[in-house]
Amino acid sequence: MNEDNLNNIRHSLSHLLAGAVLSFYPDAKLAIGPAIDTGFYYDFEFSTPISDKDLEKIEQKMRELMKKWSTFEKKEITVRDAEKMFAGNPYKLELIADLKKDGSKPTTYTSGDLTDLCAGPHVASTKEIPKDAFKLERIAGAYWRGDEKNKMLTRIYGLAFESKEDLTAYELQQKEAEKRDHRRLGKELDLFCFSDLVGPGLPLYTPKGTIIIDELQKYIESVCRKYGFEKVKTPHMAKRILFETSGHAAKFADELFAVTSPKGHQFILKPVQCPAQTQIYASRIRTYKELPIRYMESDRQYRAEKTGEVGGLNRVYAITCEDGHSFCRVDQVKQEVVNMVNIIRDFYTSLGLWKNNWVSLSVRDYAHPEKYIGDTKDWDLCEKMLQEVSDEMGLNAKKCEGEAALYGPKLDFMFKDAMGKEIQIPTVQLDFATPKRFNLTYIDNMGKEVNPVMVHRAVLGSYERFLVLLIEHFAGNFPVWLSPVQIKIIPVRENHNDYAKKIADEIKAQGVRVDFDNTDEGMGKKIRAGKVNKVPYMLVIGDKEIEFGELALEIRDGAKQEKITLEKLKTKLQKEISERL
RNA sequence: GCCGAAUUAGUUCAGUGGUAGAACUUUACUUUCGUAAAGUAGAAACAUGGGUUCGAUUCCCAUAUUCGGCUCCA
Repeated sequence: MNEDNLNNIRHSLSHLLAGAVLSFYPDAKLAIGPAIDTGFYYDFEFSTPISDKDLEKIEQKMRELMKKWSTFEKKEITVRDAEKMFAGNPYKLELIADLKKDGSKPTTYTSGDLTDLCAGPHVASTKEIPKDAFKLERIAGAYWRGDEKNKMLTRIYGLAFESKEDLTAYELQQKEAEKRDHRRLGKELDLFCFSDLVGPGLPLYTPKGTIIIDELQKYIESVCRKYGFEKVKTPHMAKRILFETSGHAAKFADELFAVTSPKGHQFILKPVQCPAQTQIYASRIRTYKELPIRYMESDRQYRAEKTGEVGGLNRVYAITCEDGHSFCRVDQVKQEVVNMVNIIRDFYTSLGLWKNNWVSLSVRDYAHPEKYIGDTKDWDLCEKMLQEVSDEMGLNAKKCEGEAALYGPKLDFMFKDAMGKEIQIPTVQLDFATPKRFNLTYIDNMGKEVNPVMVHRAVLGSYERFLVLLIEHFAGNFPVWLSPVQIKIIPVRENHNDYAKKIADEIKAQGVRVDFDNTDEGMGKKIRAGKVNKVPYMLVIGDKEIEFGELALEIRDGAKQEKITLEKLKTKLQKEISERL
C-alpha cells in the first residue's frame, strides 16, 4: 500500500468520525477533518461539551457506519450552491469564501447520509479501510485555524494505520518513548524536581542532576578555553534600556520578566546573555590586535513563556544557557565560525550523535526584511560567509529561508536522537547589527574606529534541553563521565567492609564518583538498586576477591561480569572518564 | 492564555457520603547473605480554600499544580 492510500483511509475515517458524531449530536457543527501523520482528526463545535468517555460509543458507531456506507461520491458544485448547502455552518462558509477568492470550485463528498465539503480524495469503498487498525485516541481543544483569537473547537483525534500490526507497533513505540520520558526518568533517577512553592517552570536540580550539569559545563568550558574563550559573569537583571538597545525588548516584548522594588528600582530579568556581555567589551578601548575577544558564560536567563506551554525541562521560565560570543574583525569571522563548527562537531561526535545529522543555513525571510535588524549589505556578506564555511567544511548546509536570528543568519545543527526525534540545539550565528547598536568599536591598524563582528555560538544550547536530550537519548544510561554515580561497591558480608572500603577509597582517590554501600541490606537488593539507578559499574567484594586479589566487575550494559585487577580497573575508569565516552 | 482530563504516604497504585488499603522507599530489631527486592514490627497520604450535608477524601464551586491538545487546511 502506498502513502496516498493510507492518507485516503485516514481521511475517509475522519468522515466516518463526523458521521458518527452527528448521529449522537445532530447539532454539532463540522469544521475540518484532515489526515495526519498518525491518523486523523476532526474539529467540531459542540453545543454541549463531550468528554473522552464518549469516545467509545462514537468509535463503535464508526464501525457500524463502515458497514452501511460504501462509496464516497464526489460532486463539483457552484459557490452559490455550496453557500446554500452549508448555510448554518460558519466554518464551512469561511472555507467556501476562501475557495471563491482563489477561484476554485467547491467539491463535496457524500457517503451514507453525510455530505461534507471536502477536497478528497477518499478510498473507493469503505471496504478498503482496515477495521482493526484504527481507534479514537483522545479529545482536545483546538482553535479554529489554530488562532487563539478564534473560537475554541473540540478536536477528536484518531489513530489509523494500514494494519493492526502497524497500530500495535506505533503504540509500543509510544510506550517506549514514555519510559524514556525525561520527566519520568528525572524523578526515578532523582535528577531534578519542581515545587509548588517555588513555582512551575522553575526546575530544582538535585545533587545528582547538578553533577551532570556541572560535568557538562566543566567539559564544554575546557574545550572552549582551548579556542580562546574566557569565562565572564553578568547579573541576572539589567535596566530596560540595555534590551531596548539590543532589540530584544521588542523581540521578546511580552516574554520579559520585570523586577521592581518598593524603593523604585526597575529592572528586566535578562532573556539572553549577549547584551550584558557587550558591556564588558565596551568597558575600555579595544585594538585590532587583541581581537578576537571571546566570552563565554553559563547562566540563567528568564523568559515569560505562555503558562500553558511550560512543562518538564523543555519549556521553563528559568533557562540555564551555555552561551558564547566572539567579537572579531571581518577577516577573522570565517576562522571563528570554523572553530565553533569544530567544537560542535567534536562534542556531538563524542556523544555518538554526529550521524544522520544535517545543517541548516538559516537565512532571512527575503520578503519581510522588517523582521530583522541591521543593514542589507551586512546580511548579504554574512550569508555569503556562512555559505563558504559550509562549502569548505563539507557541511552541505541546506538553505532555510526565514529561519535567521533577529540580528543575522546562522548555521543550525540538527540531530536525531535514539528515538528518531529531531533535535536542534547547536548554532553559530553572525551578527553585524548588535555591535553597531551598542556602538562597540576597536581601533584598526589605520587608527580608525571600526565596529567588530559578533559571532554567537551555542554548543549545548540550554542545559535544560540538553538534559532532556541526554536522558531520552540514553534512556538514563548516561556515559560514564556524566553518571552521577560511576561505580557502586558492595561488600558481600560485614566482615568484607574494611577490604571493600579500602578499594572504594583507592578508586575515589582517582576522582571517580563511588557509592560505597555497606548498609545492612541483602546484596541482591543492593545490586537491584544499582541496576535501577543505571549505575554503569558495580563491584561485589567478598571472600573470593580478597583471596585472589581480582575483582568481579558488573557492567551495566553487559550480561556477564568481567574479572579485572584493581590497577586495571583504575586505568579503565580513568580512561573512560577522560575520554568523555 | 484557551479547551479537556487528573491530583490519595517520598514513589507507583487501590478505595469510600460515616476521615482510608497495598507494594516499593523509610525507621527499629532480627538476619551476614555471592549477583535484580530476606523476615518481623513501626512511621508515613485524601493538593488548598469555600459551599451543600447531621457528617465530605468522596458531590459542587474556586485556586494551585500536573498531563494531553491548540492550522500537518475544505
